[in-house]
Amino acid sequence: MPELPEVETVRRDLLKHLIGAVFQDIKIINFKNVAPRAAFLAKFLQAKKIKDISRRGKLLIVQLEAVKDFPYLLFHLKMTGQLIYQDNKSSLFGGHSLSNQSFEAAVGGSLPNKFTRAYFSFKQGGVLFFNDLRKFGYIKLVSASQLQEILANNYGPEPLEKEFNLEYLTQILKNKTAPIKAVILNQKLIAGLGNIYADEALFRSQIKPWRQAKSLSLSERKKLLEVIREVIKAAIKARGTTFRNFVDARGEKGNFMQQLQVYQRQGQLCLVCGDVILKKKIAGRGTHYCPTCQK
DNA sequence: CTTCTTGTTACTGA
DNA sequence: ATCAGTAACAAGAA
Repeated sequence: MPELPEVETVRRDLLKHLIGAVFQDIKIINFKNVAPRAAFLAKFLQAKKIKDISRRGKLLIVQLEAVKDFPYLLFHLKMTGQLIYQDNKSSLFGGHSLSNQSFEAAVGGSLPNKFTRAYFSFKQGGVLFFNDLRKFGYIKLVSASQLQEILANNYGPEPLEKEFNLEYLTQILKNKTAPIKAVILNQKLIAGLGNIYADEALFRSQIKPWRQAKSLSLSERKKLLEVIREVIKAAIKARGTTFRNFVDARGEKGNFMQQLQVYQRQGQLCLVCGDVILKKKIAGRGTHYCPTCQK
């Protein structure tokens, strides 16, 4: 699933191609989560230039140049979204025979495919495809004040920035009876962790995911803070995790799968103690853990 | 056929 | 009012 490291990987890829790029044609296909209406969005974007691409948590923010009313184009990939950029030289529009192809097989195939919900061509040449099997993702054009409101109301500090420190972590865990996993998954408290990195961080800090947040000791909070930063950094370095269908903006898989210690390793042996990794549902999510290492 | 998958939000109940 | 837990969303895999 696209979490912070995956969205950051896509952002860095897109930056290389799209700064200064000018939108030409925009097509929205069988996709409801577009605001304002698809027809308006398509027309509005024509001839607009991309000034910058930033990120907050799992939200990708494309800033348009010299636009007063709606200067920000937001992309959220949710569970199965992909943003893939292809330049002129790649074989485009060869996907018409893919209607019966499975999604797994479609990863890396020609575009657009049956899961392409929108695409944007640029004056320079090149096309950006938004693919999304489950259609949970969204595209939203917003004003500066709307963006401020979205960020202020829904996104806590970035794990790699200094606002995410021991004092802050202590404060958000204080008095909370919810499981620690639920707290670190809450985007309003920490922006960017999802199921993969939450499980990995709790394993690496040797904390059972269902422990009440307020029960963490000072040394556990220190450790958790440190490993969240470590695992996010390492995952960005590895260009993210492809468990099912995440791909970067080049259409390629991430490499962090090889460094996963508990996620999707249920039934296999713990790399630290040799006990069997287990899986159960915590905070409504499949949760992987070592019954021996995590206290 | 049922069950599972997950990011986020809406809802429910305490 | 606040918090915690869960259903819903979509669509495919097992």
